[in-house]
Amino acid sequence: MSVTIKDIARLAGVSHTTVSRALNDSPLINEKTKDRIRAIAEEMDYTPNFSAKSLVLDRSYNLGLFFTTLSKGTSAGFFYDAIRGVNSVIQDRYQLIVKGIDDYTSFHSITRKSFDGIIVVSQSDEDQPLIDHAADKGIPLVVLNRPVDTVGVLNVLSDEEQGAFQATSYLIRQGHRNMALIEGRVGFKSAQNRKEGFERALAHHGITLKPSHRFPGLYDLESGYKAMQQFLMLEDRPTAVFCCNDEMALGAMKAISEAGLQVPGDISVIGFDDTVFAAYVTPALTTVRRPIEQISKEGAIRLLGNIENKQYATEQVLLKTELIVRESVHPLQLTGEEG
Amino acid sequence: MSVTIKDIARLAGVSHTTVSRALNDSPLINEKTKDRIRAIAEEMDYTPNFSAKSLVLDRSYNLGLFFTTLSKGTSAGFFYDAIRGVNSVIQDRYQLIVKGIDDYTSFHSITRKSFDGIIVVSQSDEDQPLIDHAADKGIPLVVLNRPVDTVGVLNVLSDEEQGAFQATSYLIRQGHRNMALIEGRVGFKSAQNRKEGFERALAHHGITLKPSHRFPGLYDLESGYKAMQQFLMLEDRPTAVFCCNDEMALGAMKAISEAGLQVPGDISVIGFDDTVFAAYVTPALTTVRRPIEQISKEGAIRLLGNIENKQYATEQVLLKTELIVRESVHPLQLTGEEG
DNA sequence: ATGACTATTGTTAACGTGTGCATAACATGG
DNA sequence: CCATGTTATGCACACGTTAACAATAGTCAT
Repeated sequence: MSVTIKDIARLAGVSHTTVSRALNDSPLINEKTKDRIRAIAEEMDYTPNFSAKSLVLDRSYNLGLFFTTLSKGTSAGFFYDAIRGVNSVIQDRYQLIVKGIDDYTSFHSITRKSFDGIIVVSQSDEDQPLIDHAADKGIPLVVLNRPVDTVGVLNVLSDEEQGAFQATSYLIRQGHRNMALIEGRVGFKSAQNRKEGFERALAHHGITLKPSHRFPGLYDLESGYKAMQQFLMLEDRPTAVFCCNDEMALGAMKAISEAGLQVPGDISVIGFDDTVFAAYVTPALTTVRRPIEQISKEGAIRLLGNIENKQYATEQVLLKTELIVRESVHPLQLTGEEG
Repeated sequence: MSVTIKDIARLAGVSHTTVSRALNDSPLINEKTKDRIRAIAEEMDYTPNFSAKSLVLDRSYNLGLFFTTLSKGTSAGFFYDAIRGVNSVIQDRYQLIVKGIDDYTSFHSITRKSFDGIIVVSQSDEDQPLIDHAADKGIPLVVLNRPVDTVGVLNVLSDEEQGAFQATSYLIRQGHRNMALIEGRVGFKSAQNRKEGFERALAHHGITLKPSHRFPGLYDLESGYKAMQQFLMLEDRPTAVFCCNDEMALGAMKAISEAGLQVPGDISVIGFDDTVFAAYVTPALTTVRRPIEQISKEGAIRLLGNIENKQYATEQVLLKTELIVRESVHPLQLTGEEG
């Protein structure tokens, strides 16, 4: 079996208590004794048993990273960036446990004992029961990516409504009036925020959107493709399409080129997220950058602070989005009565 | 504090042993007693303390999912598919702990106590020390995506050499002779396998590749772009380019279109992986599909079997790749002396 | 009625670690 | 020389769970 502090104690001719203290660098122990014990531990290749530590210290050394779902509707880039961001912060102090919220049939097993803290990358209101559960159990908690007002819960996100507003305003400044909207997945908060930013920009300029010019997408390539096919059959075909993410924008561009039309010559396309491939499709996609990795880093840092200081600071951190202008939007020649 | 079996025992008027047995559905306990205890446990919202269980049962309920790196060189789609595949298998029996191997400064903390099993999604020979360490410690282990011959280690992967061979043969059948190769990241086994498949196909047809017609890529969009820029400056510009993954293929296509040339009219491009966006770029990318999600599922299933049956079956499972023909390869008019 | 057997429950120790309290050795000050 | 303080260590218990080994009561066959 594996080496324990008792084995070390026997070899060093001290009590296991002394070994425990020595290895935890307690000031109670003589420096020479510490060194001797450390040397023996090293030589015996001692590794602390984390189950035992957890039991007595009441800490699991686990951090939960929960996504709304691991199956559909989460884009790979988003997922990857989020994990990378968190991982870069926690180093080897914690184990990172990745879960899909929709994998749980019951939250019963989620307790203070099993998680020292939880990071919820929330895409939907439907995550609220989990968030409430965790908050209720008193587990330190940070919610990323979606605004939340549960008390005692940290919240880090980007201002997507504002980003969509900016992007749409840009389309309008380029002369577009007849626009279309490919929405995100129903129930996803981001879908709603982006839609609202889009609509606010239209309203701001007194433009109205016909029901025929909106389509409920699923955040995937295929739904963007299908949406665009619909738009292409309209009599008053839009001159510009706002897509609620880059994947759908790519799908839309595919439909346009298959119809023998050009982006942006015939139709302008704008995306959201600034996925890695956005700069490399042809034409390069104009889109809104959202600092996912930064959000998750920021969230992880604050969560760790919260866990270790035991001070529950509720605050919402709002990071800026940024419009990245590339080639997929074309200025429109205005036909006359323009103000 | 939280409810323990002793609390339940007190309320039920039995010993805590009886409660433990009842909740584990031991045949030793009277059915009526079991029901009564279960009811009380339910009502008190009892959750077992996993640290305590782990300590006495010598099982951590943790499964490690290790990637070569979480920083650079792992594509988002690959990462996402791998996690999804494993996650779909383990359900709620284990916690999935995601790690980058290059995050470790020492493997010291990786023991039988901390992981019931480990899945290594290995992209490089440099992972070997970790694999050896885990095998040495007797941790049930499965290595995905890279061939490995350590004894007692499960191994699931796809035959990438064969996939590359097929894809290249297809290019040759379409009449291409002047080809170029954008290689994968140095040190990544997949890069080597794909290159070898490519070279075998060339050798099979007596075609030689000039040094100027190969470029070491990094598996990312940018390196594909740069590689293609190099090729475009050559006097004997290739008519077809084999890219070791789809990202680099997309980068290459970008460079081609920026140079005012057409894919596949002027230059044919072929990729590898069949990433989600491959079908949606324009032109749609011809590529080799690799069943990543299936590989990870298969690996996870076998690993769980191994953990639970304690039978160490060493076997290598090789899954097939598949050539997906789309639009990015054009048949070449042959100029005469062809056999 | 006695011993053996079965069904059910309890007693006690164990897993590996950390900690409050006691203890011993030794120094310090008056 | 004694009271007090300081430093270094050990003892015993605790954390929540499982399991080997009693123990008890009831049943059955002889």
